[in-house]
Amino acid sequence: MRYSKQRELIINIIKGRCDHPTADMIYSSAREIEPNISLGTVYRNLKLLSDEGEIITLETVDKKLHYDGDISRHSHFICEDCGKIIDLFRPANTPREISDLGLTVSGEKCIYYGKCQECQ
Amino acid sequence: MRYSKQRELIINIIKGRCDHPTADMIYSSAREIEPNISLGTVYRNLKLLSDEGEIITLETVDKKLHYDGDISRHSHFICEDCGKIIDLFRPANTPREISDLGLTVSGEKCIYYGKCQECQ
DNA sequence: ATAATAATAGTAATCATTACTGATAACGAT
DNA sequence: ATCGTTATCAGTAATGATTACTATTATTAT
Repeated sequence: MRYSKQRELIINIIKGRCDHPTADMIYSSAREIEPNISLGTVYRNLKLLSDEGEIITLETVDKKLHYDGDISRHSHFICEDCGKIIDLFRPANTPREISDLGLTVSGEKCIYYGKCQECQ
Repeated sequence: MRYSKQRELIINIIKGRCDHPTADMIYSSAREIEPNISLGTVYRNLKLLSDEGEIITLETVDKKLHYDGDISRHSHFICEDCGKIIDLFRPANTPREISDLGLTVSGEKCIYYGKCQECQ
């Protein structure tokens, strides 16, 4: 993978913030520094970085992909009303522990990724 | 909520199979029994049933929503290559336990849903 | 410096999902 | 049982996030 100014900018943006922005939000931030950067470039690099394991993608309920620059092992809480995404850093997140953070939990989805027996 | 023949058909289809079909797959099955059923009707009812908690939606990597008629507490494994979705019914699913099923785990995403402090 | 070719900007295309509209069907009230 | 209200429907159009395409530019090995 060659160096590119645009990709470095995108990495810096996503690693430098604590929320979980969409491609569009990252595009907005990028344009403040590199006004000619293209939305396609943002999407392509986010996909690339995600494939390389440098960032994490979150498929949420708003039909947009959200990106997380923090690849340390942690879970997420998504508010069904406002869509806010909250990091959960404790090693084991039981519904009880999350309730203690002032959050009301109504459901959870845990998905593991990898290769099935046939595809290995 | 009023009774409707179409909705009952959709419920029966999704509850009667063990995989995790997309709206399109459910539409195909439905048309075999009710040839005039509309794709919009399928989408509307799937959303409705999901909101009511009668079925579960899975935001996967193929940009399509998948539906699960089994709302008992369980996790899922998604193959990064073929996209297959496998149910994981054991009470605690550690990467180790999943490996024992012949699956290679490369990552996991755990998302909790509910209401944040501001939205309660 | 040059050649080879990733990567980009800008734009067009894709396609899952949602919105819309006039017709139909469920169901409580009469 | 019929009527009126309105949820639901079939069919189609619109939406919008993401991807694909193309001519140009930038990186890097030689």
